[in-house]
Amino acid sequence: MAQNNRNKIKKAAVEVISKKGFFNTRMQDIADEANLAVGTIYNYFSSKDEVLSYIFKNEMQRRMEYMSELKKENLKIKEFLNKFLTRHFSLLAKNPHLGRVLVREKDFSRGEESGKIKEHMNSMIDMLEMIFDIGVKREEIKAINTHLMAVYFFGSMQGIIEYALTEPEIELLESAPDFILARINDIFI
Amino acid sequence: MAQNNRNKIKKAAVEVISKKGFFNTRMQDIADEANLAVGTIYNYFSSKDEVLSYIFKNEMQRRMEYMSELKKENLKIKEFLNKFLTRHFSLLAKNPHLGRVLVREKDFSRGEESGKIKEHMNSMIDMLEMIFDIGVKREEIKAINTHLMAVYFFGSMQGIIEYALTEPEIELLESAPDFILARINDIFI
Amino acid sequence: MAQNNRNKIKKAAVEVISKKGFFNTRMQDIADEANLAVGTIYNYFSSKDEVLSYIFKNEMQRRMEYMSELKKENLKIKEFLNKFLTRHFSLLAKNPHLGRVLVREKDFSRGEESGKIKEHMNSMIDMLEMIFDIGVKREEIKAINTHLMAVYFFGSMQGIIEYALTEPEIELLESAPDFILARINDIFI
Amino acid sequence: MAQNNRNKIKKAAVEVISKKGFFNTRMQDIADEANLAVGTIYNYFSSKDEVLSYIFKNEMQRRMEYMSELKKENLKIKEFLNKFLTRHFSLLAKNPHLGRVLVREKDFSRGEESGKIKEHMNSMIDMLEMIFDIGVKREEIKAINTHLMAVYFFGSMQGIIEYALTEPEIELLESAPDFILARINDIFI
DNA sequence: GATGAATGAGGATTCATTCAT
DNA sequence: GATGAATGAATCCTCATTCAT
Repeated sequence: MAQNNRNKIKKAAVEVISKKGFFNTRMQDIADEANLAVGTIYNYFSSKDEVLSYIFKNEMQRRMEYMSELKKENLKIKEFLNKFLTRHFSLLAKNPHLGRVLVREKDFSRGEESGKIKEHMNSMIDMLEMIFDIGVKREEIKAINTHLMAVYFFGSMQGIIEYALTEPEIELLESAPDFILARINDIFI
Repeated sequence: MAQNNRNKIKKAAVEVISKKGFFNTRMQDIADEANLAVGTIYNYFSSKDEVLSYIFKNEMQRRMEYMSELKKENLKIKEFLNKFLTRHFSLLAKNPHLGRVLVREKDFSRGEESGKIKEHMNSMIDMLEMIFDIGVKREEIKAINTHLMAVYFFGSMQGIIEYALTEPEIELLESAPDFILARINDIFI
Repeated sequence: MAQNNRNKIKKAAVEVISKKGFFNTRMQDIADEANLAVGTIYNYFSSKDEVLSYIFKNEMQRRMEYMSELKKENLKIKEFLNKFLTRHFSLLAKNPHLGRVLVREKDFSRGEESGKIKEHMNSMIDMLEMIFDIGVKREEIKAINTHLMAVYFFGSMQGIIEYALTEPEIELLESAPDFILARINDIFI
Repeated sequence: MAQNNRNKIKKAAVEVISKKGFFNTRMQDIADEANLAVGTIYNYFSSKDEVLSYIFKNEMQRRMEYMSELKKENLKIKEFLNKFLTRHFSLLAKNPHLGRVLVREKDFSRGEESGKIKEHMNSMIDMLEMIFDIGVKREEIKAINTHLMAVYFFGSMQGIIEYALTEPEIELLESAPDFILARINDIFI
């Protein structure tokens, strides 16, 4: 129930933050969008910053969970990345508001919550690095710098998403997974 | 002389915005850093937004100019990209404050000036696309989607810069150019 | 039963108001201390102000009743004052929280209830004045300004209590009755 | 000049706080009374609490300075107290707003500034204690508990002021000095 | 051209009170 | 009678911008 309300607020927040940016969004805007009183938001979140932080936490967790599940399937790394990219991009194509928030508002920079967002993002990069490491160990992937590879891979994803959703040129999201995989094809043995 | 003062202010702004983020930076902070009075800034910039916008305009212009010069040298595309990447990353390694601002503050989103920043960034992507197009025409590059390629290329650059400067792991910037080029080696004929 | 709950709430209110001051105490704080829900408080009190008002009303009434009883004993005025002071100070020494509230929160000033508190306090001053008047009539006390005397007497009591409980130097409360009586010894014939 | 503005704000604050109480006074009220913008107050005070704290600091300092001067005159203690009381009460009779604030708002209780106010008040009690100590040493005063005496003396002053200004019965302030001195006449040798 | 005090609109947050369960 | 989630008015404080000196 409480979880329910948190998600209702999260959804409203994504909607308005996507349009106006985090700093230009007032708590009143979020409340209006959620059909709630401002005070009610504070029954579920301790601050405006925490609302944003929760969006990242929640979404990154979903992706981490999906990756964890994929890992259990013991796929080839290439297949793993393909599935992950396809899903990630198609989710964002369906929910561009969310995508815009995830790529543009990670740096709102202030106090604690800002650091948490960075951690959520980095945990995805760490996960990717781990995947590449597995690939190297399994001799599916050449002996590259997997740390830099993860940063590079994540950066190219984010870059395409940002451009696609901001211009917007949403159809880019469809061709993106294949394109990205083709680009890194050289690392596979 | 006026140009001189604009740059003095720009430099101060980069310094403080890098540390606190644009929205958490007050005009007073910039004035303090520049050893000027707040009022003085308004003799050179019409608003806080314009200060940020100018940072992007100025820096993107320098890069565009550098690319224009490179173009005259009639290099192979691969060499062109190599030179550009090397210079861009080494400049940012020397001025990490600037780098942080360029990758993190592009989306402050409000009114006119926000749009201008997007344009400055996109003009770089357009330039890259043009370079890839030339490569295709010259048959140095395969017949790929050059638009997506430019977005991808730019995104991966930004991703590495952001990570490298934010963590920070500045040494990543050194290996980045070679790494990026190796990754896209497949597009060259 | 209802009276029971009112006193439970009163006790909790005294506890928290003593520590944080009336304006910094939230109804939630009182509810927590009383192990009740906020809503429940409103079944017994019409407002936050009324809670405070009740504390004064209740405590002042007790003291008035004690004085009324003492009056029936037909003691010498000096003895009367001695008994009253001893009791008042010893009660507060045992319940410093209450003392702090009684001396510090009388002036929260707003609307009706504020006026009521003033009345409760003044009724004690009036009672004291009446006592002094009786003393004068009985020729136990010189012909002084009994009104000013009552104000003076009450003020010195409050001053010592406030200092003793706030510093705190609770042991002051023990020597206070004798000290006060010694000070006004001159008024007795 | 800055000092000037601080005092302008102080005066306005005394006026409105006297009428509505500190917690019911908004910064806007003070600004209106001072014919200034709210923001301007914050150029001179860091917070609402500091405004109140300054009132106490400033007024207590004046009284301390007056007492220091009196001390140089090397008067008999009785004469000293007489002069001090007369001046203090007459100042408050002329500026009842100030008096009301000084006796009623000392306990607003929050964080740092609250503690400072207590210190300002206690410094006056300490000064009085020192005076009584001198009296004892000079054998003008009997060997009483000078600490308790100072607390008692201060309390009775405050009590009369509060009653006189709150009722109001301002004429009480006129007879108060003589009355108080008569009451403590017994301590003089 | 430089200054920095004054301005006041704007927004996050709090909390007494209500009322459906 | 008890509960506690929902409400939204109220208020402190910030800070971009102006303008008289």
